[in-house]
Amino acid sequence: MPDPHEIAYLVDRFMRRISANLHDKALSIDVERIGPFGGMILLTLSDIEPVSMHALVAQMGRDKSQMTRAIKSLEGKGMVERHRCPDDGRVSVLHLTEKGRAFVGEIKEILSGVIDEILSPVSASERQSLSAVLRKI
Amino acid sequence: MPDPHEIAYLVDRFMRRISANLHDKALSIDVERIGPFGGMILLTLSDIEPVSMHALVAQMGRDKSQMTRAIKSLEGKGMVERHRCPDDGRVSVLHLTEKGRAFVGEIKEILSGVIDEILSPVSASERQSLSAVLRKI
DNA sequence: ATGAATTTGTGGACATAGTCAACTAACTTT
DNA sequence: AAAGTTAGTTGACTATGTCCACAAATTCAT
Repeated sequence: MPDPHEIAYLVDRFMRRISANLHDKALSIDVERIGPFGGMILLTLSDIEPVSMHALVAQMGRDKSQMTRAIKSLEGKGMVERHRCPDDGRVSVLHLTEKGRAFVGEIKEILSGVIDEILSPVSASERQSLSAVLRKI
Repeated sequence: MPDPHEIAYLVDRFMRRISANLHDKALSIDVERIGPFGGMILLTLSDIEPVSMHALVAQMGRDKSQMTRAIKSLEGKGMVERHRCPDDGRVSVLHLTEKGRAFVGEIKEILSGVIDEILSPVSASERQSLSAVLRKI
């Protein structure tokens, strides 16, 4: 029976290792200016765009005001566009620009490398079960 | 073959769920004033104390300057004590106070509850394999 | 149909966390 | 004992996260 606190600890370290390695390897592209949070947003957008702020916030489990600012920044960098929804004047619909899409491609490649490296001591079937378990949660 | 970006994403959500639930349930004790990072430090200390700053930093994978400040704060709150090492005048040896130890007990209890809740859709054997995989990494 | 609630997004103010570089003091090496 | 190394501290800064109040658009209840 695994110590529950150990699981939190291990997950935390896993996450930190990903961002540290990502940080190192991503000096080439400008993950610097986008930042890890911005990168996560772009990755998420590439899955679920077009999407409203609200839905994106729900999906990512962050604060809405935080998202407002992050999107504003990404918009300023030409990664994301925002359009008013014709059906509902309150909602902004977000989607990636071409530049954003290209950038996501680069992120994904680097991220794959990093994760593969971290998961290298883990067999393919274990990876399967890892993501299966995480997906259940 | 799981999408590597999906794994990062799932791990991120898992971590965020832990801290969100922890935040809600821990208003009773003063996790507020300690903060999640402070809590992690205390948990880690309870495993490996007595320990030097340096070793703690290595263990937790954080920046040393960050640790200096965090420990200073925990010391001010009476959770941690610091002693000069007699063998080496540079190192401070850290250990929990009684208060710190009691607090760790409370954190652990709440954390167990939160993690058990999050892992409730996961069978015991899957939990085993989850932490086994994470431990390999 | 209209006043009351709700939903969507914004902005301010602040707290916490993480990064980077310079620096001191204490050791080690040779 | 001079040069290098290691442990820890400090300053300055950026990024993230949280809380609260708010404006505008929409829905709900009569």
